Amino acid sequence: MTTRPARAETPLASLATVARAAGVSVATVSRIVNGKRGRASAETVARVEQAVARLGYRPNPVGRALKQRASRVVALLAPNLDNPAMAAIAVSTEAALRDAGYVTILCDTHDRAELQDEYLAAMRSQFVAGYVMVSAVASRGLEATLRRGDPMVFVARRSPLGGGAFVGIDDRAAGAEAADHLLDRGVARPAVLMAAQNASSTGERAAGFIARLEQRGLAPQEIRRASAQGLNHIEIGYAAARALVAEGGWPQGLFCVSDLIAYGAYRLAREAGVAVPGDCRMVGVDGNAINAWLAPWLTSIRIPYEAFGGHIVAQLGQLWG
Amino acid sequence: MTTRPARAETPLASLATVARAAGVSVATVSRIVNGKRGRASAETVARVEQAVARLGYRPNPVGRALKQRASRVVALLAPNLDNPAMAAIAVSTEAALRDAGYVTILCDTHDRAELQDEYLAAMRSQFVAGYVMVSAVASRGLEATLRRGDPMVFVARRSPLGGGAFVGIDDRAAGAEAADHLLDRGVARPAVLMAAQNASSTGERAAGFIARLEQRGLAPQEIRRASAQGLNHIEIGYAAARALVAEGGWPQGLFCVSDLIAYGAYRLAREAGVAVPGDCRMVGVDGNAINAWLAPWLTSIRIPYEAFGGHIVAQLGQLWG
DNA sequence: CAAATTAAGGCAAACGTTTGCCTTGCTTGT
DNA sequence: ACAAGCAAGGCAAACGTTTGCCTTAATTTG
Repeated sequence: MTTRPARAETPLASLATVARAAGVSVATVSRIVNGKRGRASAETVARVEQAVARLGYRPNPVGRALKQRASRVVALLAPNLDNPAMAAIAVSTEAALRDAGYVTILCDTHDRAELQDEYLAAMRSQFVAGYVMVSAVASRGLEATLRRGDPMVFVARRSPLGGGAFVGIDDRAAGAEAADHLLDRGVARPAVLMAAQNASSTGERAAGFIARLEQRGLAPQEIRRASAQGLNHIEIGYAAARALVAEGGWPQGLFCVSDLIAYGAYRLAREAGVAVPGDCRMVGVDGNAINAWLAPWLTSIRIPYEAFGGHIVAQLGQLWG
Repeated sequence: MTTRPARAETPLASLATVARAAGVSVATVSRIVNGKRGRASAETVARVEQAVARLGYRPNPVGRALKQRASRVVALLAPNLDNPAMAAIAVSTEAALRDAGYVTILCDTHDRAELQDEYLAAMRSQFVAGYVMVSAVASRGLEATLRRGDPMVFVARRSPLGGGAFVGIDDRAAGAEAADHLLDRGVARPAVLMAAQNASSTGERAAGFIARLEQRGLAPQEIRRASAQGLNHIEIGYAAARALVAEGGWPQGLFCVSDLIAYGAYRLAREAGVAVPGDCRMVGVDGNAINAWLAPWLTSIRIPYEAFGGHIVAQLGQLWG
């Protein structure tokens, strides 16, 4: 083999470049690189493939997208990526999409409907192949995209407008599991901490928790709960814990609908000299990897975020099918 | 399961659509939406703008990219986004780029040169406007991209091949600051924990730390250090701490070149019943937001990641300028 | 009043693909 | 021998933009 290494200052090779080098037309090159069989002689195929290799040709995704009105790009819309759980989802999705031959465009919606809409519109005009909506909020653009039937997978939180594919856990079951955990360890009256404006997923967890508590004999008014509002679940946890404690002191057990909320509650416990889990058991949801290192005091219901990516592309695959 | 709704109700409006609606040519519409002044009468402009509004026309970035061989997309290449520091950089970069009218393509290189190269090639054929390289590794594709002079900003770690714009902190100074902090609090012989294969940034921190220690009177052989290798800084921290302690017991003060390493070291301390900071002071670098909640025992030299995004687009702006 | 300038806007050629249709030979079947 | 079939591959029209150049008419200048 005497092929020289490709020179670095080589401008991008196009179909036309390859066609000229191989002495054929662009149509033929296009068909060959796309594996359209039976349209060219073995000799021509070999000549073209050599030219492709020598020139380092790669099909241009922009030209292709324009022609086909479809690209190998998938939009990933998520609120605040600084949440470790969101980051875990993003990582796993990006990897799975990459393995499937797609690139990921990352959009941070900050949980704001208008930003979500702007991104949806921008992504549509990029001819993205699909949308991965992590904890989507209701919005006009979302409705339009769904109505149009564009491939869309909702993650962690179901579609606020109904319909659509979904990847996530059974949040009610997670809440129930937390209830069992605390009751089984002798906590008579566990409390729950949540965010004020309920995302459906964490709301379901709280509901599942409360339902199981009632099922196991607690009266509704016995179940202590507190919430707070804000952007950040950590601060919500801190504020909600403060509200809870102000009303009835520290509970023996506390269900936090997310790990971040547990972190916030933990800070208050530390400041108050309350031992965790000695004085107050805490159960969170997410199973953040960092817990093993920084939050050994926390029992967390693990969500297999690292496996979400695979399920997401499987769902997208079905929609593309 | 999922019923698929009817497709394609609102086709995207193109220049041609608008032109037809306004009774002018596509050239005129193009010039007007691009604000080319003096090429159309006020009346025509008004008519076109009305049509644009009515049809909800948005210039198609794909057509535009193909024509201009340039897009409003910026590639963000980073190793493992599950590192909170990386996530913080990604968040701030994405926001700043968005404000500047760009969208971000996210690429997780897993610190592997061949993946970095593959992404660089894929991004080039997307006609990206620039590259943001977080902790880039040396690779052939990187060299080619630099030689070509494509706009590229290195973040956190300087270009492994020299040259290029940089956004980051003075890592030597950060290390020196950690040394001062520990010495000033009466730690006679602080130790340092780092990764085995040194990324230049953390390597610089360690070097700055050691230099300051020597400068303030410690002999080189008095300075205890340990390292470990692995993918994850947390596990590196745990392993390195174990190595350090095995050799000479727990130090009174420990500089960890990243917060994650400190988290790892902390776990060992906890397991060994060593109080932090009571028995062993720890200093990290990063200032992860989560420290205030989960790691109050840690003193961390804060890196203003949330401000990196702004600096990155400023640097890109200069390169585009 | 003729010539020159300017304003307003259309034409058409790219950019890199894909693909329906056409052409040109050559091989068959009858 | 002649039509039919097939293999191999080129032509050209899209997809949505941008932009250099052209045309027309109106206005200014000499």
